[in-house]
Amino acid sequence: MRSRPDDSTTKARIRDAAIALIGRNGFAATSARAVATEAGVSAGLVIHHFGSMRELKTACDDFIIAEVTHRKAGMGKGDVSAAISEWYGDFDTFEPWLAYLSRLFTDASEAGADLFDGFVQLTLGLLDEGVANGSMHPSTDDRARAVLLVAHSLSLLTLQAHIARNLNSPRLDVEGLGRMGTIAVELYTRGLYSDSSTFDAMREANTHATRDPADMRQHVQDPDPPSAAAGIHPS
Amino acid sequence: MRSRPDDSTTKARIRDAAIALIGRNGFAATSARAVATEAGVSAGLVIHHFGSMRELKTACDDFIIAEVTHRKAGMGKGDVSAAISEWYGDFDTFEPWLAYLSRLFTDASEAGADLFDGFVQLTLGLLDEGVANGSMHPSTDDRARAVLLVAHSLSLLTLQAHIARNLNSPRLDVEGLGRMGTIAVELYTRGLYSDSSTFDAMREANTHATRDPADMRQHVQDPDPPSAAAGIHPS
DNA sequence: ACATTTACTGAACAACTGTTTAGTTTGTTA
DNA sequence: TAACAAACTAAACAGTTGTTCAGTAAATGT
Repeated sequence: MRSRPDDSTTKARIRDAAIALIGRNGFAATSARAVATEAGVSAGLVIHHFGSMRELKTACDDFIIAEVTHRKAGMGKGDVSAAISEWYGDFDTFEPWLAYLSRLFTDASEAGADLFDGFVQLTLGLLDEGVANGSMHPSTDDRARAVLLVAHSLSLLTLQAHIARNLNSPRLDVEGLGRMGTIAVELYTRGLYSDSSTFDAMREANTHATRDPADMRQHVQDPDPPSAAAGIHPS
Repeated sequence: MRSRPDDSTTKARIRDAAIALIGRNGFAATSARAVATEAGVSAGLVIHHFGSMRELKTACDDFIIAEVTHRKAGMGKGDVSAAISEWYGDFDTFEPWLAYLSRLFTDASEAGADLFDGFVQLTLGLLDEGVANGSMHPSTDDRARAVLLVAHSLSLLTLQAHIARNLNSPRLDVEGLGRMGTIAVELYTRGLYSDSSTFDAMREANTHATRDPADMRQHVQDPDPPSAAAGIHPS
């Protein structure tokens, strides 16, 4: 909603065209001429404004990172839900960036790595706080849990196309995100397994033989076969 | 471990080179000449054997899909844990394909879509079974839960680089996967939240206003701010 | 032994790539 | 109005792309 002063300049139009095309097809498949056509200018002007294609890419990265972290600035202390609902309210603004954001984590960039690590740090803090005030369960591996939660959250981004398709929606919109968020909170509240047999077996197997996971077979198989699948599943 | 008869043929060597390069750099950034050099042949031979670069890509897709679904064939009925431990045992075989597999879901391909949808169908069945025999909790949205679990699992693939880095490992190896799998089962067993206030608030907000999620602010904010963040978080 | 297919190479092709450059338009300042 | 800088275009550049093609080497069947 909030429009910045330079949103109407030609340079900004070129940057937005690049974000759209890179998000749709990836950086390697995005040519300077394609960006120029999308922005309604000549190919030379793209280089005139940004120097090179790589610099255009980093300009896009910087812009996206700045926009995303700006909306997340309020999260520093307590007011998380407000930041999230603001996020939801501004969904129309964010939507064209979702594909680009996904590629940020997927096409190995320094910007994506920094953002991911920042999320992990933030989550570590939230978990600490939650455990301290009793609203969250403690964990046997704090760091791994934080990494897992961030990866889980970002999977809505990197797998958005598949999720949307399985929700019978042409694209992952605010409704689909709400549906997935609700079911995630349900999962994080009630859990999936009704007893701890799977967890106990896996823990024993892992402490038993860290280097030879084949041992897991003897421990995991009996108690609850289908459960084990949903835990590790396809990867 | 099981080596197929044509693994040593030149055509197979070209295919493997393509899988490695596409996995590392993406399809758009992988040239016929690069594949040829990696395989130790001429560029012309690549096209001679596969017809075109697109056909080489689909040949790689088909090969990977066949290999992955082959190892998962035993999952049809009950013997899930055996399939998983076989998966772990053959990790050295799978490892060079992890990057390619990730791109399969990330770079919008029909093969990746089919695989994802297959996982969702499989998970739906496992969840049904688990709920029926009492080993898993029922859900308010069966389909969304299945989709979420598949997305969560595949996030270990699409975000493998970031996960490995945050686990202080150069790449996501069998040890890191085991660590993430353990913490996932822990999360799915004990849950994250120690009470249902976050879940209740989110449910009420969503049934209240499906089309206008801005309403969520009033409902979600008070009970447990940090909790809400971990549920939806960055996306 | 010969004939025929197959595997394979190296050079050539048109099309496309990022970038440069010369020149034109446009806006600003004096 | 004159002068200057910035925005912008069109053409040209060297290099890379996927693919074709003519020709050679090797394998295969007879």
